[in-house]
Amino acid sequence: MIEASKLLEIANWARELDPDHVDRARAGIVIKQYPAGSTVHEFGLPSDSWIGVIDGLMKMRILAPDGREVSLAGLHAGGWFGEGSVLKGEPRRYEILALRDVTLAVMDRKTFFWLFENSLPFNQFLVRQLNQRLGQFIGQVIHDRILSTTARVARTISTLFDPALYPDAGDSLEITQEEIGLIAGLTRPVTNQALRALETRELIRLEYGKIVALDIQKLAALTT
DNA sequence: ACATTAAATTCGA
DNA sequence: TCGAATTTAATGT
Repeated sequence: MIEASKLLEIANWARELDPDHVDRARAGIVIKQYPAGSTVHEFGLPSDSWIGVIDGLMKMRILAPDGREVSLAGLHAGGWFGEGSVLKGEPRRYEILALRDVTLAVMDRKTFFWLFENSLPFNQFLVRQLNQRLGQFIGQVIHDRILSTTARVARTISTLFDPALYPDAGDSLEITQEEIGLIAGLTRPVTNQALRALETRELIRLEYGKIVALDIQKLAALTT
């Protein structure tokens, strides 16, 4: 159980809910913390919860049998994930790794389904979110197979700033170049070169431990 | 892998 | 509690 004010602060979707639904939601949420480097959810374990990131940075990834890894998405404060696995009642098909110490809001399955069955705004949020992620993943297949490292980094950044997934993110994010590299699946030097190329094109501005997005649309559309 | 720069922390007044 | 000195973290090549 968390405070209603806390829920409204960390969950954009909660602001659209009826007040009594907000009470339902907060009653089904607990706060959990994980240290940097730890696995928040292992591949194949049951998905009995829906998770919001309150603070920190994580990445969603899958591991190939030969040990190669494919990074699927970065997750930071304000983002919610896992709804697909919870809805389908199937084990998680990916692994969630904490890149920094993270604080999470964990909603139990029962509460999630109650909102799913009783709240229209909640459903609208879920549809938007699922649709947005689908679009991201389709874009990622194209980028990873065809496009330059600069375009891959541009896409990684644009997903982190995606207004549908991070409505309160604004245009700047505290993240190191090394962390962007981890999410993009590239080494830090390569990431650094790509970031400088994007800065030259005036799509982003680099600051110490921070990145400012100047044109999210162009970042997402970049193909060279 | 190394050199440089920014930030965070420690320490002494 | 202020600021200089030192250490740690991030960046650039």
